[in-house]
Amino acid sequence: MGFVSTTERRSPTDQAQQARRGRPPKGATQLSREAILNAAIEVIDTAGVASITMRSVARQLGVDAKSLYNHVDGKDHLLDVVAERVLAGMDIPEPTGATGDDLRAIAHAFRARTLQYPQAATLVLTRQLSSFAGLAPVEAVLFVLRAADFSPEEAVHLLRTFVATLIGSILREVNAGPTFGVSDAEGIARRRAVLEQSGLPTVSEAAVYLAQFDSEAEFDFTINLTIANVLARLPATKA
Amino acid sequence: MGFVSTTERRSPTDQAQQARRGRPPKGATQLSREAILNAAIEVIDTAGVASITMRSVARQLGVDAKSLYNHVDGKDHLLDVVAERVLAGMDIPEPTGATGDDLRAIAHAFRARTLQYPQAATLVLTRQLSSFAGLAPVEAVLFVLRAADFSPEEAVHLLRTFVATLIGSILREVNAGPTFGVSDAEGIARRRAVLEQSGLPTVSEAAVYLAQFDSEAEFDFTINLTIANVLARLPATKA
DNA sequence: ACCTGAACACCGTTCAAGT
DNA sequence: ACCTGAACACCGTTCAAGT
Repeated sequence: MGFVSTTERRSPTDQAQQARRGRPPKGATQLSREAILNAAIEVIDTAGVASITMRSVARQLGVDAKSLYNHVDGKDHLLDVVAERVLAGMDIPEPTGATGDDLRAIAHAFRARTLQYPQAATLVLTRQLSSFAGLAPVEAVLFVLRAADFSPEEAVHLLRTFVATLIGSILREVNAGPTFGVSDAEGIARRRAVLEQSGLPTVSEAAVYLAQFDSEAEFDFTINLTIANVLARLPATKA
Repeated sequence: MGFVSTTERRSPTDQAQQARRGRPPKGATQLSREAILNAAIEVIDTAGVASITMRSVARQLGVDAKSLYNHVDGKDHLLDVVAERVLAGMDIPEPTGATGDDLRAIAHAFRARTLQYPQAATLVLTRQLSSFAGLAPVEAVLFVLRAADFSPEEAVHLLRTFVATLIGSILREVNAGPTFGVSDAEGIARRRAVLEQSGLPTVSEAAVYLAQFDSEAEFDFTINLTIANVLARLPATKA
């Protein structure tokens, strides 16, 4: 059905594309983990995470799928590395000492980075990445909380709440795209009608608000609420 | 490599398993959407969501994979229906009028249901299910918030925060399993050592708390914090 | 050191042919 | 009405053979 013929999906450089065996002639684009990662992100970004396969990534590079195994440990590992790479690209804001502002800044930096490749967001938010890349934001949040005089133990609890809220919010934001149809008036109206006729009294009463979704505003609302919570628990020393 | 031979994975009833063509003889287990759903959930629960394929579900039923297409619209649709089914099985607690308690009860009911099939949890929490099943918990939360005199608009915002927190929490809980190694002392110690040597000052300071994860307690903490937030915003009429 | 051919055991899905 | 055979275009991955 709707698939792309193999022959017309060749590498960007358009050279050394003849099927060959053994080491490439000379200046052919050398395969590397770096190149593979970029190709994978490219595929995800243009065709969605579902269409990432060893073969599609290889095609992007004008190379055979099996060659990738010389540089990554398999598909699962590749996806892990992609997630790490995206997360590692996040730039952590400098703390200013104002607890609320600092947490807000981290939240927005995190969101900005994960939404930079919306198609990859689910990957980044869902995979359990135990590497260093995943720890940098954790360190940032903990630092701010410790600076606010929370005990390490409470800081960890608050961190977990903070992260859960962050992930839940962004995940929905990413998934809501398809369902909420961006924000065109017609889509909202249609959705509103469905909700109104759901037969659920409170849902239909609130249909007009449920039908629309301003992701930016919604994110701010949730994050601010969570931060207000944190501030309310500030130890006496700082409050 | 590690796969199960086709011939020894036969249906529970163990009858009418010979390859045949056309309508089954007489009392053979009739295929139905119901049966397919149960088989799918069974596969997910025993082998994980990754191993659900049209063929594995069919094998569970002692039937050809293509036969499933007479009852479901394809794999994606099947997964949607599974998610809906799981969510639909949630029993919504009766509201008592105490806002905080009622929200807490809904949160726990939601968690209990999604964790009933831990392997399916990601599916339920991640898929965008626009059906009726997804709306029942929404109605429940909105009802409680409206009963507390929040405006429909604010109720929707609070609902979204609530759900994001819920989903983020449970998702992590489900994913943390593999990483945190349940809670055996040795796994915790190893993880703690890694965190301590991370080179990130605040992370290593809090390593002992980061290394362990009591999911029940953590969930309660987060949910209580979120609910405290809601209560703090109660309109004057109720506060 | 790094690439590919051949090969294997899978996938989802369509469609016509069977009962 | 509902099932399967044949078929198609895919998958991930191993391993030996090539340069």
